[in-house]
Formats: sequence, C-alpha cells, structure tokens
Amino acid sequence: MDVQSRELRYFVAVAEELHFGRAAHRLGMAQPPLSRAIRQLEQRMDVALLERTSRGVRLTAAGEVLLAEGRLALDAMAAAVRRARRAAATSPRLVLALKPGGDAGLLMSILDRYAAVPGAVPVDLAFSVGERAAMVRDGRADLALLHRPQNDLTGLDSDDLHVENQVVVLPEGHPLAGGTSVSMADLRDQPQPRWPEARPGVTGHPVTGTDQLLQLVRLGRMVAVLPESVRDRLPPGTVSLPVTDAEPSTLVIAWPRDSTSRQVADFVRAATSVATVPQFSPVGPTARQTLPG
Amino acid sequence: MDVQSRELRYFVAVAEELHFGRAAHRLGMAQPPLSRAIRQLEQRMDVALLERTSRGVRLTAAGEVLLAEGRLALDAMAAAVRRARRAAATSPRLVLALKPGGDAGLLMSILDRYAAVPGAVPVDLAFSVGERAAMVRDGRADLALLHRPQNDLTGLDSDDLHVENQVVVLPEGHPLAGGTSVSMADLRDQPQPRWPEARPGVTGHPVTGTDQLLQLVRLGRMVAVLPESVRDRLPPGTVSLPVTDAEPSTLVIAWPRDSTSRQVADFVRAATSVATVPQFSPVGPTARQTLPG
DNA sequence: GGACGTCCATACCCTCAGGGTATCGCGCGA
DNA sequence: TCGCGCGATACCCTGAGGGTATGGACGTCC
Repeated sequence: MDVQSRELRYFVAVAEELHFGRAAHRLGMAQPPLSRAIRQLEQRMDVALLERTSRGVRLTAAGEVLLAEGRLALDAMAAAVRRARRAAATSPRLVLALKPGGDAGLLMSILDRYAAVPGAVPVDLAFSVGERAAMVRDGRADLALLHRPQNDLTGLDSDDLHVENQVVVLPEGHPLAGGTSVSMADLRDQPQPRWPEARPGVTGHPVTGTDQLLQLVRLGRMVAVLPESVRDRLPPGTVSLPVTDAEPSTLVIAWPRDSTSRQVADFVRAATSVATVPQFSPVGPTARQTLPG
Repeated sequence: MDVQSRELRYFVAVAEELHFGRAAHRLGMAQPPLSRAIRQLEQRMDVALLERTSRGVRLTAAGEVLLAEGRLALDAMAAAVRRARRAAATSPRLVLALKPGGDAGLLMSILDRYAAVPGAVPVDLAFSVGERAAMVRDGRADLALLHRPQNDLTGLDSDDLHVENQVVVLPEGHPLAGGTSVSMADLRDQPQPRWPEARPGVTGHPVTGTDQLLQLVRLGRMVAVLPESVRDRLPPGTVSLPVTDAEPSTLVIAWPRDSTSRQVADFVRAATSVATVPQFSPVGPTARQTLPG
C-alpha cells in the first residue's frame, strides 16, 4: 500500500484541474498513462478518489482529503530536499519572501536589527505576490512576510508584527463613493478580486498584483478592500473610504513549523522586537510552539 | 530535481542503519541497487549525503537534515493516504493511541465526557508503548496521550492534561535506597532505561515496557525515573523515593497539526475539560494554533 | 435527430529504470 | 599476511510506465 510521490503529484494535478487532458499537459505527459496512473493509485489505496462523468471529473470526499493532505506531503518532500541542499552550502544565508510594498515600512528596521545580532547571516529578499506562503512551505524561503487573514497560514508558525485597518478603493463616480464610509454588506454584490494566494474557496476575478488591481478599479471593473497603507499609492481616478466592519489586516512574520534554525529564530526575534503590536508573553502550554530554536 | 519518495525511503533506511547491507535487508532488496539508488539521489540533489569509509557510513550535515526532514515528509505521505482512506469510511471513528496505564486515571472521564458531545463518534483505543507519537504523525491514530518531556512532540499540537512529579524506583538494598530523597546528580552514573519513544540522542539500555523495566530494576540492572503514579504498581523488592529536582512529567493530549476534524476538536475539548491543569486562555497571537477545527 | 465535439478509457507497443547475481577493491584486525 | 567485512562495479533482465491510435459515452448544435 505504499504510494509513490509521483502518483500523488499526478493526483494533485488532476484534482486541481478536474480535467485529465489539462492535467496531463501540465505534467508534460500524455493523457492515457495519466488516467492509468490515477486508476492504479485508486486501486492501490482501495478508495475511489474521483467521480468520472463523461463530461468531466469530480472529487469524492476521500479525494478532497487526499488533495489537501497530499499537497502538504509534497511540499514537505520538496522542503526536505531544498533544506538538505541549503545545509550543504558553505556560507549559510536566509531567504525572506515578501511582496513589494508589503512590509508596512518595517523592513529596514528589521534587517538592521537582525544584522546587529551576533552570528547574523546575509539575508536574501525573494519578492513574490502569490507564492510567499508556498515558498516557506516547500523550502524555497526560510521566512515570509504575510497578511492575515488574506494568507493561508496552514503549516506555518507566525508572529504578528503590525495591524492595519482596511479601506475600500473605488473608482471616482462609483455609487458608493459619495458617502463617508461603507460596510462589508454594501460590497456584497460588487465584483471583488481574487489573489493568487487566496485560500481555497474564495471566489472573484483573478488579479496578480496591487498595481494591476488598482488599474482595474480605476476602470470600474471591480472594487478592492486593501490595507490602508495603500492610500500612499492610489492612482488618479480612484478614491478610498473606510470600511466600518472590515476585519483588520495583520502583517505577520511566518516560518516553517518545527524549524530548529538558529538564524530563523534570531530573525523572528529581531522582527518582533520592532513590531508595533504587543507581543504575546509565553505563559501557557502553547508557548513552546511559538519560537523556533 | 524532483526526488521520488522511494529514494527518500531508501535514504532514511541507510541513514538510520548506517550500513548499506542491513538497510537493504530491511527494505527487502539487495545491497547493490540500494547503493546505486543512494548515489543517484546524491547526484540528483547535487549534494553529498553520506561519507563512505570502507568500514561503514557517516552522515554529512546535509544528510542529517535530509534524515530529519525526510522522515517528516514520509510521515506526511503516509498520513495523507491513511486519512484519505479513513475519509471514505461510511461510519467515521476516532483512534486514540495510548500506553497501558498511561492515562493517569483520566481516560474514563474523558471518554464519558466526549460520548456526551452531540455528534460524537465511536472511539477505538490503540495501545502502544513506543509508537504513539509516530501513529499520530503518519495517520494511524487521530489522537494520542503522550508525556512531556519524554515524548518528542515535533509535528504535533498538544494540550496539557495532568502534571505528575517523578520518583526514582530502586531495588531494595540499593546504596541510595537508604535516604529519604535523591537528586538527579545522584543518578548521573546509574544505568538508565531508554524507551523506544525517546528523542534521538538519548542513551541508555533499551526497554519495551514499564513492567519489563520494573523487573530489571528489581534485578538491580538499572534504576528508573518514572511518574509517581507508578507507585501503585511497584513489584515487591523495589522502593521509590522522591527526586528533588526532576522535571515533572506532563500528560498531554496530542493531535496532528492543522487537523480540521470536528471530531478531533470535540475530543480535545472533552479531554481538556476534565484535565487537572489550568487551561491556557486564548488571548495571544499563537492562540489560533491551539485548537483544531 | 443525426453529425460532431469533448473527454475519459482501452489496446497495444516500446524503452529504460530499477532490481538481481557475481565479483572487485579496500582497509582493518588477528 | 591473510582473511573478512563492506561498499562499489559490471552486467543482465524484467516490468513499470511512457507513447500513439482508437473506442465509447454523452452533451450540443444546426
């Protein structure tokens, strides 16, 4: 009953595409062997993972579970390999994943503070909009600056750094733009963006970056709820209004669970020491899960 | 550069045995293909994982990392498959892993309390001495009763249930048995047991269960530091004394990180509600990592 | 309603990844 | 110096896993 990672990779592709042909293309192979591999996987596991209709594919309950858990397992494999390779490097470095402009102005202080720590190593910055969390999960990065609740923090540990209220960005002349504030209910039927980093299930029009998103807002294609620091970068033709009942967005520093890296621990300490939110003081039983190292 | 789980499984076997022949035997294969597979893995990863001497094998730094992370990844794969299979079962159940006598007398109350929860499912008990943590990690169990610091909780979330002081168990007539208490320093040079569940690095004479251990104590082969509830089961010919400076042993309920199972969450709540230690009240940033579901 | 398009399954072939056996080479210990 | 223990090398051979061609079921459109 031992399942190969190859089969799991195939299954995840099919489960994500819900289409054997597209999945096969994505995997760089032909459709028939993929069909066969999935069928083999199902009989090795003795579980139906997919419901095939002649018009497509649906996931069974077991398939849903295998998709979620299988992604984690594949990330863990990739992370194991990457971290082992990094461990062989003669001069250790840290990789911090972040989004351009997504540091709430804290980055400089954090880097300075960390650089002052004895034993600090050089820090590489890896800019990405949609993959920062995945980069930490699969070992491409050691740390990431993320936003809660926008990012899915599954599989990561994190500490809060900074809390921002959110504002809605509207095109000038939008019906709601006349008031002084809006509520989430007002935005219920407005077209909203879906970030590539969105948790599964969130719907909306796909966007790839804040700049692109703001252009789409200006053109009246959608409205966007964003942290208020976006006001510094609003293009002409757009206005922002407070959202009375939007959950605040929290900037967090995230790192792989069970990290035992001294460097990661030092960096997290440096980051939280310049944070603007009060730090949790370790008194309870969960405290031991908080800091790596 | 994508590594197969098979290669990782091979590497973990070799890294654990530090001997190609034994590892090959354990894997049910011949030694030459194993050697070749490991060499392939090394060149695919472009990293030296092992130092071969003609008298044996040592791990490189990268090898140490790959061993630790690879175990987690393989557990994650096994867990993905097992949980998917379980999800297909028509009637859901919970599997609780525990050690015989390792419930500090709380089990009955916990099971009763959980059974009273609306939506409770049947609970299977899986008895094991050395593998309870691993069973949760690789999906064989949903929950486990473990002891901190004796068990390695890496990869698991947990809540404390019960704290016990530890006592030393000595054979009658042992030099230390005359006093009224001992210190850890007194025990420094005494032969101590090593449980199968010990964290890596801990040394001592291997034992497989409390009963066996107590017999070995009675025969004067070793001394043992155990939670004080063991006093109820002391065989004749042994005595117990308080250890003034032993870290107390904490009974914890542990479950897989990122579990989203309603049943697991309910069970954890039931367990903590009958616990004898004050529960952590969720106020800080790490609180969200505490309860599944 | 029949022709067509879409999508997954089946049939069949072919290559090489990965396993087996035999043997070598090296270094330690008696 | 001669085993002998252990990993590496050489060589073979099978089947897992990939490819192409085609079938069959089921919507869709004129």
